[in-house]
Amino acid sequence: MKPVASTSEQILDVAQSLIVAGGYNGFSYADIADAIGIRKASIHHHFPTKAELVSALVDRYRQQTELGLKSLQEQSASPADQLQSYVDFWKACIGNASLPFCVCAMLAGEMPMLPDEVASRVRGHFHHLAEWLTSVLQAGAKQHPFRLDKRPEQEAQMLMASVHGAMLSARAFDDPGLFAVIVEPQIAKLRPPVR
Amino acid sequence: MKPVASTSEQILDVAQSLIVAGGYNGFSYADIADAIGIRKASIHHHFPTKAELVSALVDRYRQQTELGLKSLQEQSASPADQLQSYVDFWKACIGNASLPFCVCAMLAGEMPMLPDEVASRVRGHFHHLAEWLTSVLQAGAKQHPFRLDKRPEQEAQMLMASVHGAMLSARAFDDPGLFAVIVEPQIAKLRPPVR
DNA sequence: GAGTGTCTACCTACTAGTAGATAGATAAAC
DNA sequence: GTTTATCTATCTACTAGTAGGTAGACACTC
Repeated sequence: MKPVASTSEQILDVAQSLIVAGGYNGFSYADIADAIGIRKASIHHHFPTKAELVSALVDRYRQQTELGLKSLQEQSASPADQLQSYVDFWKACIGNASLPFCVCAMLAGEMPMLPDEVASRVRGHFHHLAEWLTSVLQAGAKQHPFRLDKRPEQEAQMLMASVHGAMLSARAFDDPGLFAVIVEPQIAKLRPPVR
Repeated sequence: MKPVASTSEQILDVAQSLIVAGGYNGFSYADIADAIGIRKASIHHHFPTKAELVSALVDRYRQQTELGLKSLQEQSASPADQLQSYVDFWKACIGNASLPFCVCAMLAGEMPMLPDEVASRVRGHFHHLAEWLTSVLQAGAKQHPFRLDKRPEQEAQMLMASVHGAMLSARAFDDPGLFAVIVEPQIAKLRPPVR
């Protein structure tokens, strides 16, 4: 029922799935062209250079992410539920292989050789995600559910690393369930110990 | 004073640093040839195909790693010290940029498009590292220093993910110190809470 | 003289990117 | 209301450069 995606959206869709699989150098204009049945030149019409294509892709990804995280907060669930929903999102993505790796985590690994315009956008995503997690942890500590050992900024960094590391392990061991096995106890540890 | 490295060792050295920077598709035979001042064809003499080159590279990396981890255990330090030494190794690598990312973690991100012979070796490294961490945690729990919330296998997976995620964050934020900020509290949490 | 290592010279396939043409839609000009 | 102009999206055909890989010659060593 949803309207047919425009060509440029299709290009970004395919490019995204190819990047998730193999990173910046893991795909070519020819791969995209073949996948959606157009010519390479048509892709250059929409995105003159590869750096521009990937920049647009990261921009779109960040916009979707920021919208999603904001709406999670505005659904007025508790901080604990917000965190759980974030984790559940990735659990689902990895489980059904729809988006089995964060685009920006993938690109972050290749940081040293990314075009500047792409690298700065990826860095921006990491900053935003860290801030979102910090604010959720802060809210959770102020109310009841969380007890933080460290400053919320630091706990947020630890959580983020755990999520990205868990994605990597799920991929390395070829075991989607491993993601939850790693991340769930990590957020459980934020709750005050049962005495 | 150490003997000049053989050509094939030099090739692996350069290839390793290029993989760490940009992954499997992030380097070419020409890059290696330029870096050590020989021709592409000479590299093919030592490593006929790229898949063989990277396979040899991962084999060498795994051998070094397994030797290093074993010697850590045999230096008869306490499990807590063994774990700390492991973390300190990466802290130093990232700090002085000598090896600012685990070769296998880098390649694991590209798993879906790696040649099978490479992918299976990378998976092997993850299995071995998980086993080593498990055995250290197990020893630490049997003696005094660690109190584990979960089964040692699971705690080992959590720790490994944290380390790899921390490498990624250090790179994404361009902040080598971030690695320790993330990992240190994670191993501190393994010690029994002060009561 | 059999290996070993390196070279020059080459190959085919693919890379990102460009040039120029075409077809259809839109809209203003007369 | 037809003409003229512009825009958008696509195409075919091409470029220069790079990818991984090969063939064969030359030397040096054991």
